[in-house]
Amino acid sequence: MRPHQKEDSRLKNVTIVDVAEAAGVTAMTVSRVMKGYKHVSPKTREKVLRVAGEMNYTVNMTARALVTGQTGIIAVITEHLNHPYFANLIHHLELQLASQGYVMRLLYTDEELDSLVHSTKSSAVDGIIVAGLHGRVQEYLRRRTDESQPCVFISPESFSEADYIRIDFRPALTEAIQLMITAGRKRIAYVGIGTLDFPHQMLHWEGRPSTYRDEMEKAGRRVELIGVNPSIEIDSPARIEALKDYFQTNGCPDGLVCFHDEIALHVFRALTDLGYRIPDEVMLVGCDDLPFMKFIEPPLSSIAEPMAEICALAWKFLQMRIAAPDLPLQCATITPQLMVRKSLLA
Amino acid sequence: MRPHQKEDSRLKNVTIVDVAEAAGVTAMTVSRVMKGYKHVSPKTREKVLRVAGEMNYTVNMTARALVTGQTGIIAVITEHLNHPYFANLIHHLELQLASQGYVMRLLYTDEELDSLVHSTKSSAVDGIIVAGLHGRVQEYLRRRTDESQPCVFISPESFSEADYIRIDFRPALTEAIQLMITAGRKRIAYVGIGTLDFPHQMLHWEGRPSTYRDEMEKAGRRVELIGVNPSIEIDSPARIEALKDYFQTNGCPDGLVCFHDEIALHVFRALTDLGYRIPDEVMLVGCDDLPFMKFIEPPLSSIAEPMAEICALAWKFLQMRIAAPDLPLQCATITPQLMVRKSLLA
DNA sequence: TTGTATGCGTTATCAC
DNA sequence: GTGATAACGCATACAA
Repeated sequence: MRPHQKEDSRLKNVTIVDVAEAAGVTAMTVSRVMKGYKHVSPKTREKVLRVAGEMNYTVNMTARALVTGQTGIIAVITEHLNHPYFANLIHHLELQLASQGYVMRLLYTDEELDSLVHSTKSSAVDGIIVAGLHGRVQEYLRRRTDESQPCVFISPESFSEADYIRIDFRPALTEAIQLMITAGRKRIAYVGIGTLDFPHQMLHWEGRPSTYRDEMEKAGRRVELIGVNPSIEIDSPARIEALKDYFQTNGCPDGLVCFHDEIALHVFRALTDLGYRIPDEVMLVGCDDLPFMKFIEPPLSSIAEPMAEICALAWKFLQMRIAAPDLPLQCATITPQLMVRKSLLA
Repeated sequence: MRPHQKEDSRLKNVTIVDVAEAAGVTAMTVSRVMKGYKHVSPKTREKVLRVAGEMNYTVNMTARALVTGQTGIIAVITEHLNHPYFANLIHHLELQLASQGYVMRLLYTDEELDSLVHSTKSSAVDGIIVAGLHGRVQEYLRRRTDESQPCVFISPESFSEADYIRIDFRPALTEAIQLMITAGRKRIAYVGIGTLDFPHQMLHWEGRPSTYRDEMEKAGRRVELIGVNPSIEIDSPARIEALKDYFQTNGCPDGLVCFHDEIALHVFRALTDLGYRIPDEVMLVGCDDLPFMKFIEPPLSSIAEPMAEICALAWKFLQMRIAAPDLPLQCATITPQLMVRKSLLA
């Protein structure tokens, strides 16, 4: 009984040594051929390739990674993919990575931060793209144990400790609000994620809500915040009921700025149920420009991020960082574009 | 100058041996502690854990994988994630895998089949879930080199060479068509992916279109197939224009069955633009029950797959197969449910 | 309960 | 251009 033969289950995989023996060369030579190394005679290269093909040999990436320290894996930290925005982001990232022969390891942000750090440590991945830790980024950076691990952030925030792509919604949001003001709208409210009781908490968000507040103050208007519950389920009847309650109790604003398109969709449904006409009685704008927005009747306005560009840039930054760890900090600001549709037209 | 110290770039990672030395034990003991092995004295366990924590030690999964042959990685082969159906599928799979400590490696089906096979071979992953090779499954199975690698399919088709979850749309689709017939609709057409010139090619699809054809024949109705171009972009103005052309040229059917919800959305837009009233003049049903369907005015009917259930089952099958490679073939059929909304109500 | 020897499949390094 | 040797970091098998 030969030892180490694993006769119990399936056969051993064919290794580089097997190929070497069959081809009458050394493992090193096979290795060189598999990596496309130049200094091998055409004769041996051809033979090795032929034999490897016949034996159905595949390089064991695990073993290679152990010695080279490079895995060809990029970890992507994202929010739940049932949110179309993040699904689209991951989609474009995947296309970028695949074009360079990398594969993606998907990680959700609802794991413990320590667990996230752990999953990406110890040369298990060549780099990290963080696209969904808004609000917990500082905490995450603090817990990172391997500072040298390449890491790029995609975020509405900007910060000084890491490479990042910043998405700046301020110009587009300002433009939308100005459109409403120009159209003579008097009562412009913001619908964001928060609670109806303490809607002002949402202003702690560095990004969109504060832009709204600034614009309101600049125009001398009253700030009106409508908070809807955060919800893992995209489809939330409770949200719609809450919105209808709000509009029935407080009357309806004549301009509504929504944190993102799903909320805009819920608002649309609530308004439609109550018989309000868009845009005659209420103007409406969302954010992210999800595909369905333009199909609604009337077509709903939104703010479109150039996702392909964002992801290409993030991947470029990460590749640069991998190639040159000591590169100075890289950053870029992307400015999304307001898509004006009927819901914003006077 | 000490050899192997890599002074050029960052310091070496702390290994199991470093921890062992610092804790005054052997590497083996540290290994046992890290794996939660029972037969270690509480004293040493505690000390090792403390030291490991202080030294910020993390198990190198690559090295572990090399010797155990298990990576904790599951490959998932899917269509592009900008399609909400697949994004939702991946979402639920991710939740399942993460709950068991596995991570997901994302692979897109538009790579070469050989490339897919290659990426999952050689013990690089513990198992595979295939969720988007419809129509190329046979070819994929033929090219698999490592038959023993656990692999589960999620598919509208059923087959005998591998474990699978089959999604059977026939009952729900039949129900929708019967609703239209009962409502007195005379001209019921199917809108699928194909070409306007050769729409009958879509009947080659084993699933939904053939169900439609069967029901039409059973009812003695004429089969009317409307083909829209396949499109990587979800948002396709060309499709809408083509649909409007079709309806203007041929008149509009009074019942429309759509291959999936995006097509239903495009049809909705085309009908709305042309002034047709839903459901009075045209009844409409889609497939996949994407979240926006119920928000459209009027709310659009669809067919809802129980995605959480599907993914839980697929993951269960895969785990079973991993644990017992010689298990008999596993299969299950899931029956989605028709969501009747205003677009189907007489 | 703990330690010793050995191998997992590959590549880096230095010879030849 | 090719080969020999020694790691990479960890776990299995067995001994103590």
